[in-house]
Amino acid sequence: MAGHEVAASDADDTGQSQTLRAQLRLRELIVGGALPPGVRIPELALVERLGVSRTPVRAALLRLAEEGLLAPLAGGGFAPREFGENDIHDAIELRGTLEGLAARLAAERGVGTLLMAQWRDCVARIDDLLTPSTLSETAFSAYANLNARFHQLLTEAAGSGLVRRQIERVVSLPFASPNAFVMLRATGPGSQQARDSLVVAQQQHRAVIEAITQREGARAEGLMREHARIADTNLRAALVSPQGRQQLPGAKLIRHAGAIAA
Amino acid sequence: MAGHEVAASDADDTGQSQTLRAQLRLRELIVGGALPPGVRIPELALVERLGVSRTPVRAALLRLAEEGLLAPLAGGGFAPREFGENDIHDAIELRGTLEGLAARLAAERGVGTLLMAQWRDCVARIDDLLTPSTLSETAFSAYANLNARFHQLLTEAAGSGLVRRQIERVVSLPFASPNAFVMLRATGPGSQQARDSLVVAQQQHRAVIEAITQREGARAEGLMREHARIADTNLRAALVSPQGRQQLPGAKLIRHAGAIAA
DNA sequence: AGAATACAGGCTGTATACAACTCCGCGTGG
DNA sequence: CCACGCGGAGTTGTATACAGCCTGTATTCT
Repeated sequence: MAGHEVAASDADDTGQSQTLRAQLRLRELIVGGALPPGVRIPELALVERLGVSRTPVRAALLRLAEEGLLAPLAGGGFAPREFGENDIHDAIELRGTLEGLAARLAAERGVGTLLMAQWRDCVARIDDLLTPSTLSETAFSAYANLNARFHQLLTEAAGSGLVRRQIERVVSLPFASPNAFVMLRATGPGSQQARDSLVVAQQQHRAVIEAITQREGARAEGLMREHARIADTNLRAALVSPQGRQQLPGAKLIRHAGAIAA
Repeated sequence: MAGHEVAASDADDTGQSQTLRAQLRLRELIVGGALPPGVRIPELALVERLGVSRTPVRAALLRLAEEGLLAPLAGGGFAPREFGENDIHDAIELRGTLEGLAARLAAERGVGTLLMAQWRDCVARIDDLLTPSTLSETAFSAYANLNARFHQLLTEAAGSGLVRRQIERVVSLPFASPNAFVMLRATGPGSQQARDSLVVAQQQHRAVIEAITQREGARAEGLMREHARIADTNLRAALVSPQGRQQLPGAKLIRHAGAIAA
């Protein structure tokens, strides 16, 4: 270790490796919009920004490039990838398709009883959460956690490492996460509609588990596909207003085509 | 495979970057079985085997790990991933699902006339190829090329960079390629059956294009899914015989569960 | 004799020095 | 006035040196 500890701004050094820290911080910088899309990121800039040397920086760049957040440039190096609204829709459709596959495989091949119990417990907790007629913001946050757990259990239920890795890869995109748009309408006047959408989603959760239990593969697949399209609905609802646009996860990476007059 | 070329320092130097060369050669070593699955690959071993320094070796390892051929180890480092027969089936199902999505998107969104013309031309060439009642081995090889082109055009027809990258990722696995098992039965007694399977595949090619032309998304999707299952059939045909097993692409990475007695 | 501990070897993670390449600006010549 | 060539700065690609960790082994104490 180089003797001098660079006094980093935040002391979240939890003993992780430099590469992992660089990777996480770099991802934050990218989705936060600190690095504008399309322009090359010089490694040295990250060296002084992240306080690590070029080697971990390079590893982080390589990883995020494989992840799809960075695009390789012609003369070498990388730049944050720019996405369009169509990419968001594609990502949601992709996730729905893959989660549909996972649900079908789980139904066709069966799921272990322990995993199934955890799954039902997860859904039961969401039920409890949705009992009150109005939801606090912390309730929405708790829903997001449980929802993430539901989807993670689904990937495990598929019983296929390949499928799991593939899904994880899609979900790593900021706007393809299962609860990417859950928090958008959590507060404000539309919160009742937001609760309703959670109720619908939860109904689909229950139906998927039922379908898998009864080994109805096609039904489970179709349900998960439709389930993903809730995100699409939420997305469209957010896109109508300019401030909704800016609240999207990774908003700075999304090229909005509104200003192009005919 | 051509034995082990130990001293390949600068024989195939085509001016590519050291990293890319290391990546390609390392992939060859892995799928060829020169590096046994499950055991750590010391970087220094690759340094002397590939003739480059640790940095490109490390980059190549990282890339192939993201690609799924290598598994990260607990204490650091990587080892060739070991696959089971279930993984092969999963990979095929995964490819079928993703190509089905691509076909559906192409049907729903429409495909440009130029791309469509190239596509029809590709299928027409396969038609010509399959005209004779018996096929030479070079004919099978030519089919493999055109088949690869067909599938590549499909990913382009989807019109989604995300879907394209996702498919490319799955296909990068040695046994998930669209024509991974085409050459297996090219020669020998089963060649007539092999030709028949190509005829069936070609019929599906035509039907997919027809469905996409008529904007029948669900039909196109179902067809591509079924199309991928041809690979599954060929796989099962190869798995019945031990020498068929060993001819599988990446055979050395596949753990065969035959020897485990009850 | 067995178990715990100290030690050694090798490995990866990290940092940095060196080289080659690319892009941009400027000048010169046609 | 435009095209072509040239130089320099900056950047990535590559190589290597150093530090820490984990593992396996041998030794010593109980």
